[in-house]
Amino acid sequence: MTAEENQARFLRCIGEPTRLQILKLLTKGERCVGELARVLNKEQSLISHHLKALKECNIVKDRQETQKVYYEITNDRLAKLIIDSEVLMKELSLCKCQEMNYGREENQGSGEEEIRSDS
Amino acid sequence: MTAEENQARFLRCIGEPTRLQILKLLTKGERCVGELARVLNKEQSLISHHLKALKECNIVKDRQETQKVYYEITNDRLAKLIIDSEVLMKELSLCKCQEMNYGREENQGSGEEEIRSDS
DNA sequence: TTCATATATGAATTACAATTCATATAAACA
DNA sequence: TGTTTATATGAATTGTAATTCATATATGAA
Repeated sequence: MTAEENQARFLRCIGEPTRLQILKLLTKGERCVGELARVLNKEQSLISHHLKALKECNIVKDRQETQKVYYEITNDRLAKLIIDSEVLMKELSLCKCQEMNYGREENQGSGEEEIRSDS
Repeated sequence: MTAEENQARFLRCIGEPTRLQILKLLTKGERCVGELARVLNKEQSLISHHLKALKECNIVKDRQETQKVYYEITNDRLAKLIIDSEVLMKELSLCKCQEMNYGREENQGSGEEEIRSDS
């Protein structure tokens, strides 16, 4: 396994839309699986699969409390990297952003439903 | 196209081993296609495909000189992000790096052949 | 102990990306 | 003009990752 393969694996692990959504929620604090599934309006099994991928890369860690399992980002510098890459991407108009309607997002927005009943 | 989809596209564009190798070479300065292919010991068409992907994301730009086409990274902050993510990954032991033999790389190393005859 | 809730997981499917191969284009040069 | 060199590109193949579905496991509660 070369250094580039490792780094690529890491970047691809972060570079998936659903995982990015999860990570952005986790930057605000820990969340349990069901909560993530509801907020993002995705199947629970899908969220679990993605969390497993993130955990295997040591990007998140988990903590069990009764039946629920809470996940959080392992390190604040990781959260910062995610934010930094977003800022950079927007400022430099990377990735065909020209062709996309930034600014007037029609509220298909991030697809989040903002429920926070689990706690 | 949501913000996360865009950001994911950008991160995945960077997060491919061959493209990372290309980008790391380009952090040292511009290079033409054939040079990249020889140094990385990969097919020219493969390098062209990857450069096209990077260009479509505005990560690199090109400049033609006679027959040759030289590529470089569009912005230094991008180069910095690539380096930062590598450092972070190594320091936090992300992505199963535990299981990998860091430190004694057996010189399969980066697979680079260090030829620089094109110029 | 039976039931409900929360999460994880393996298999199957589907979607997408990397690679190769053949070939097209275009510039430089004999 | 014909040839060589440099690059790009489309189609086909292969490999890999995302998603769904069914189900297993485990905790807590009735």
